[in-house]
Parts: sequence; structure tokens; C-alpha cells
Amino acid sequence: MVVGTVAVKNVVIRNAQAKTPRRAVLSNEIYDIIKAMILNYEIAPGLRVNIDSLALQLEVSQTPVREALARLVADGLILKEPLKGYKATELLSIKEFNDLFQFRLLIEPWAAETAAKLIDNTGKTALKAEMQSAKTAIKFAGDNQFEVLAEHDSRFHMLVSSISGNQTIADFYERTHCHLHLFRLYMANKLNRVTGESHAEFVQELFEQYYQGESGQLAIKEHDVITKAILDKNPKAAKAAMHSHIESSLKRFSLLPK
Amino acid sequence: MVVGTVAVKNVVIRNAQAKTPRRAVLSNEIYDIIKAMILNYEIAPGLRVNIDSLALQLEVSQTPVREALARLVADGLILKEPLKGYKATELLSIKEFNDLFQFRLLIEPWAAETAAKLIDNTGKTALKAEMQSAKTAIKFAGDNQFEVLAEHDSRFHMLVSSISGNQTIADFYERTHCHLHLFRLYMANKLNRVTGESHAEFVQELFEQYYQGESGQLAIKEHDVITKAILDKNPKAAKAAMHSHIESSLKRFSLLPK
DNA sequence: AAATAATATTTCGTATACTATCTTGGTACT
DNA sequence: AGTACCAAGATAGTATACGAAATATTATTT
Repeated sequence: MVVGTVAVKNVVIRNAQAKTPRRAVLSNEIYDIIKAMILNYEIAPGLRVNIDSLALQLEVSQTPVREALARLVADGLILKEPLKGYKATELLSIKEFNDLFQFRLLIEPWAAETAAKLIDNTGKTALKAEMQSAKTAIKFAGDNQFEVLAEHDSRFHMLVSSISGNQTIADFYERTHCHLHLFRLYMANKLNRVTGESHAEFVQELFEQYYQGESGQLAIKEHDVITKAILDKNPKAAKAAMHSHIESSLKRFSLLPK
Repeated sequence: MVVGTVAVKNVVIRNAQAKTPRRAVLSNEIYDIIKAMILNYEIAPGLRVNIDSLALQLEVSQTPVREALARLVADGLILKEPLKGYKATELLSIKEFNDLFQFRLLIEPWAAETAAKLIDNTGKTALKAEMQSAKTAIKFAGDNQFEVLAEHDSRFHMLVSSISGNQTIADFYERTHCHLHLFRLYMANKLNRVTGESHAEFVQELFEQYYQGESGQLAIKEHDVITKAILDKNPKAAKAAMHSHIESSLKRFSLLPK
């Protein structure tokens, strides 16, 4: 891949700190890492993030960290207070949460409707594959059922948005789902603190409350209904199914501990 | 070599004179400046932007420029090609443009409807003031009628979004309007090249074609209808008026030279 | 003459050094 | 004893130098 002499040079230089192989575009990687840290609750909402320690921890210079943080600010995941520092954004308030769901109610039913109109074979294959892999993944997920299901949920809604063919809308959905993810985790955390059990146990409990509800794997079932309508090229049914799915998803959230 | 000496010179100059007016957070300022450069077509779409020359031009170091560019990438105004450089994003394609209007058709009628439901006295005052100031500004705008009207358009739609109370939706609108702005400018530019007149003349011509159309100040009139419905607290009428306004706006765009 | 390879130049990516500002803890004064 | 001010440490912001990669240019060979 890399010419010998160059590679050796790099190793010599970088060996002082890190023996890991050279990375392609460091700042992108750092962005992904920090984002993952936020989304994994390693950097909790409201917590201060200072560049120095982050750069030290990740064994890179400040520059890529700065660039990553600037992007995260634009994403709304990091808040920047001039001359005071960066901090992870606070969680969505109840109002913001409802606003977000209102937004989804405007966008996603249309996306499902349009997806049903426009879907081609590639899209059909992808949609089937996503539903299938989600179902099998959940079976073998063990303690990670909540995470697995949350990730499937993201991917599913993203997929429908992209099948609709409207990149603008797909992009906007992309921006929202990380906040939803954080909110879910917040709920898991709340539950955790209330009961005092281990994290895995609480996440499991949350999973049962949130996703299985009274009738078991509700979200997956609703996804199935939407999928079927889209595959059948039934726009009206797809729109209605997506609408009721988002509404019942909102209801399930409101069942969770405040 | 050359870069080095010039950079040193700049430092000396800045240190000598920049004792008194201390700037607050240079990178924010740089962000605004670069954004304005893009929106004013000083950095044309598709044009490459390199950090060095930009830093030199603005008489700052690379670091704030990098941060600003990272944010602009997140805004979708700058594209980053790894190991190749930054460039201003290409203009919206016809498809993207239609996508964007589809998006607006989903969001803004709802925003107008909700604004009509929720508006309070503060909102009423703001809305009346915006319409009033727009009308008077246009009278005295002279050659800048196009710009004045475009800015009013932005502010008006933004205002309706924020009166709706849904910050999520207001934020998303904010992200779209700069792309619309660029598209308008692009049209002005196209027209410019076709006819060969001076910029001001073309912008004037564009203004007449786009905003006045066959019946004169169409956009303002449509805004008036929307405003009236919202002030009257008539959600249904507001929704319908916004919907038809966006549709006719799309039509007016399609009248412009391709 | 054309194509390929090697070299040179440009420019991106990274690291580090330095300065200005904020936060803190402590002490002195009211 | 409480408040205010000052100093020291920490941290954000800025500048710049250096290394690496891609592109352009030139020269050589076929």
C-alpha cells in the first residue's frame, strides 16, 4: 500500500506515542470516535469536553480534535461556549422531543408513501435484507437486544427515507436520529438510577418495556407492516402504517419513566 | 518560503495594531466571513478553496480557517474531498431543487397552520413589522430590489417557522434557505452571462421576472395572504395559502432561464 | 512524436509552541 | 464572618513549522 521508506518514516515518528498503523484521514476518524463516545454515553450530556485531554486520550494532536468538535457543534451534539469550552449538549427536553416527533410525522409518512411508489428491485432486496437480519440478530443478541433493536430502527427509517429518493429528506432524518438515540439511552440511564441494577439488566428491562410492550416486539411488527405495504407498492397503506408507527412509538416513549 | 515570510509579516502587523480592538473568537468571525463570501458569490459554487490562501487573504492563521471550513462542511456549503481539498458545493441540481421544494411543501404549510393556532401578540407585531418594513424597503431599494426581496423572503419564512413554536423545524428551515439563496444568485448569474449586461441590471431584470411576474410583486402579495390568515388565527387558510405560495414560487423559478 | 517515469511544486494534514482568557483558591479588608 | 480582590493554574484560541500526498511538469525512452 505505502512505499517502504515512507512507511518506515511514519512508524519512527509515530512510534513515540502510538504503534497503530497509519490512518487515512485522521480528523474524520476522530469525528467518528467522539460521536460514538457521545452516542455511547461515555461523554454524558452536559459534561464538559476539553480539547487537551481528548487529544491526549486519543493520542492525536489538537487540530483534528478541533475540527471534529466544530463539526459536532454543527450537528447539535456539542455546544460551544466561547472562551469557556465545549460541552456535550443537554438532552432533548420534553418539548424538543415532541417537536422532533412532530417533524417526523410530517416527513416520514410522505417518505414511506413515496418509497412505495418508487421502489425498485435493489430497494426491495435491501428492505427485505434489513428486516430479515434484524430479526435474526435480535434472536442471538442476548443482553444487547436493546442496542441491536435501536440500531435496526435507525437503519430501517433511514432506508425508507433513502428509497423515497429525496436526498434532502434522507439527510435531515440522519441528523435527527442521533438525538433520538441519545434520548433512548437517557431513558435507559434513568431507569438504571431508579432501580440501581447493573447497566445490562436495566437496558434489558428497558428493552422489554419499550420494544416489546404489551404485545411483544411491537416495533418490529410495525416495521413489518410498513415493509409489506412498500413492497406491495401500496403508497396509501405505507403512509398510514408509517404514521401510526411513529405515533405509537411516541406513545411507547411516554410509557417510560420520566 | 514565501508563505513563511508573509505570514510573519502579518503577525508583526497584527501585533502592532491589534492591541486595542480585541476580536471575540476569531474562528466564528472567519466562519461568518467565509459564509458571506459564498453567499455573495465571491466564492462561486464548485470553486476550490484552499486554506493557505484564505488564511493569507483574511490575515489569520490556518487554524480558525480550518474550524470555519469544518462547520461549513457540516452546513453543506463546502465539500471536503480527503487529500484533495475543500471546494464550494456545486449548485443544487434540478432534482435536488425539486427535492428541497418537496421538503418545504411538507414542512411549511404545517408551520403556517400551527403559527395561526399559536400566535400571540409578540408574534403578530413581528409579522406585521416584517411585512411593513419589506414593503417600504422595496420602494426605496432602487437597484437592490432583488436582494431586498430575497432577504425579506428568507426572514418571512423563518419567522413563520419560529412562530409555529417548533424549534426543530425552524432550525431545519434555516439550513435550507442558504441553498435557495445560492440558487437564486445562480439564476441571476446565468441571466447575466446570457445577456452580457452589468450585474445590477441583470439582478434587476431577474427581479422583475421572478418576483413581479405577470401581476407585480406576486411574492409579497402571497405573503400578505398568508400573514392575514395567520393574524386572523385561521389555521386552515394559512396552511392552504402557504402551500399555494410555495407551489407558485416553484413555478416562478421554472420560468427563469435554465 | 507520444507515452511513461521521475522530479518538482503545491497543498493538505499533523504537531507543537505561545498567548490571552477564564476559573480557582486563598488572603486581606470591611 | 462575609465579601472582594488578587494570583496562580488551567484551558481555549492562535500561529507556525514540518511531513506526506497528490498533481503538474519535464525529460527520457520507445
